[in-house]
Amino acid sequence: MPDAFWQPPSILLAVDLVILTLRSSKLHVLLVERGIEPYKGEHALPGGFLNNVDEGILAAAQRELREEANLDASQLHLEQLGAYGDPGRDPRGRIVSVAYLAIAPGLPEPEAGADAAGASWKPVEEIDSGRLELAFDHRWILADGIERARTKLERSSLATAFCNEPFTIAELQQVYEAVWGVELDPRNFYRKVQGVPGFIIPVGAERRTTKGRPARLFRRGQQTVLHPPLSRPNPLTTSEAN
Amino acid sequence: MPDAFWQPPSILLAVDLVILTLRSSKLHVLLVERGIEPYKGEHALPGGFLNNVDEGILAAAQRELREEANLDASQLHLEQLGAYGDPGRDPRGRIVSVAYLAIAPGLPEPEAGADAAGASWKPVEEIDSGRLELAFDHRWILADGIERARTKLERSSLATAFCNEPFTIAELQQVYEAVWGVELDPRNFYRKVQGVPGFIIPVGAERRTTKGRPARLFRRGQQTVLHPPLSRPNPLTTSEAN
DNA sequence: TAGCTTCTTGTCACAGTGACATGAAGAGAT
DNA sequence: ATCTCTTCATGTCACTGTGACAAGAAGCTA
Repeated sequence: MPDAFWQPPSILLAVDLVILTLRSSKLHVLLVERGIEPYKGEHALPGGFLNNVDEGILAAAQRELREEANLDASQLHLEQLGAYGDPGRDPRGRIVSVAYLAIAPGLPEPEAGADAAGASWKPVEEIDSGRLELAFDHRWILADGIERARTKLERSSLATAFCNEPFTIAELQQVYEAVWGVELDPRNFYRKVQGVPGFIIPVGAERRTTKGRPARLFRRGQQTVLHPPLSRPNPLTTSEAN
Repeated sequence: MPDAFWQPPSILLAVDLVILTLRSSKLHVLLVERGIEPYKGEHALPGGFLNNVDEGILAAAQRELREEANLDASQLHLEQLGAYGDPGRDPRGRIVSVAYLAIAPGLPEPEAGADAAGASWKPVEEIDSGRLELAFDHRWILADGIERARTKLERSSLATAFCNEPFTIAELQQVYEAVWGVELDPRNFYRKVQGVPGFIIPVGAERRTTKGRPARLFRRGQQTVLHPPLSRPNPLTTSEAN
């Protein structure tokens, strides 16, 4: 019960980034090795505190993206996942973190930024199989980020953000397969993707060298909402929600 | 660039609640009249600061739900919308607010809680038509909450949370119509709702008095994920996303 | 009993989908 | 050249889910 003498507690605000990309047909997340306590030496999501009291939260996320991952935030999809603020999530005290999701196209090895002791792409499979542990509650933040990406792939054109332009339909299919963790029929995928108006648009009849028949090249269309949606294959009968 | 002497800024953390319900077939939101500056006398979402540094964010939301709306949080759907922390959103200083969405079945007039000068249900239409202004950035928080509710209605059984049990299919339809802001064909709605296994289950052949033929009564099923989903009628061709 | 209201059950055409066959266009081997 | 292998591209078919209706069923009121 607040009274005249009561003052709200002040806390520290941080941002954490879930940066996903595709490397050799597998979903990877950018992790840094912590250079300071707590959790020194362990893997964690890139992130950090607000620089000063006037810095916006999104601005802080964009700054960390640049500092820790050498990525240009202006080009990337950046979306808030939510606030993570359980008491005790950080041994240093009450720290609330706002997490953001970013999607990056395939990139060369990350260069460690200023702060990060070492940055590297890790397959997400290693984390949620439990083989690789993350600092703080980052495992759950990552899980939420992946889940968000999964559902967004259905109704938004987010998948193209994983691809460098121009891309082939097969490459786009690999994005869906990697993120969803399923196999898709190339023929049905081809039909559906082409059927969504404004999703991908063919760039003049170009082609690229592989083994078999050359593939047509596409670039992102202007449409960001997919209709009809690309529905994820039935993950059996879940009864989970919320 | 943080150095050895740099200290992260500390901020104040608040929670805000978007509590939606249905009253006379229209979507309403619970608002309080602010008793103190800033924005004294204006309407705002219920909410407040963390009580102490050890209080969880969700716990704070549940406490405010009880204090300001006299609602029992344990019965309600409560879901985080996200963090709102633009510098300047609160003239008192840097305050970051974590917003939650709650859905309540039709209720009698709200009783003003301890803190709130006055609490009342307002039609959401009055806010997003601009006729009623809200304090802080609460207009946008509300808009996000409504949008979240809209999309969740498609794939989750959230709609039943608006209904007192037992309910009729027509009542459930009114929920969808009010939240989506559309009219639905009762016959198709009937077929679809019944076709989702575990969504609603008939409570013994009871009935209720209205004008025409008595309606069968139902209660919530155990299934929280709707398959197939109840898809929202085409809102024309939007090209918005994110 | 007729008329009105609301709930319930059908019907029909069509879009979207999964499963699968088949054709087209290149590279490499013989 | 021709064959084979690979990958890309197009087509077919049955089935589900959907929107747009018609028509029947069960109560109330006059």
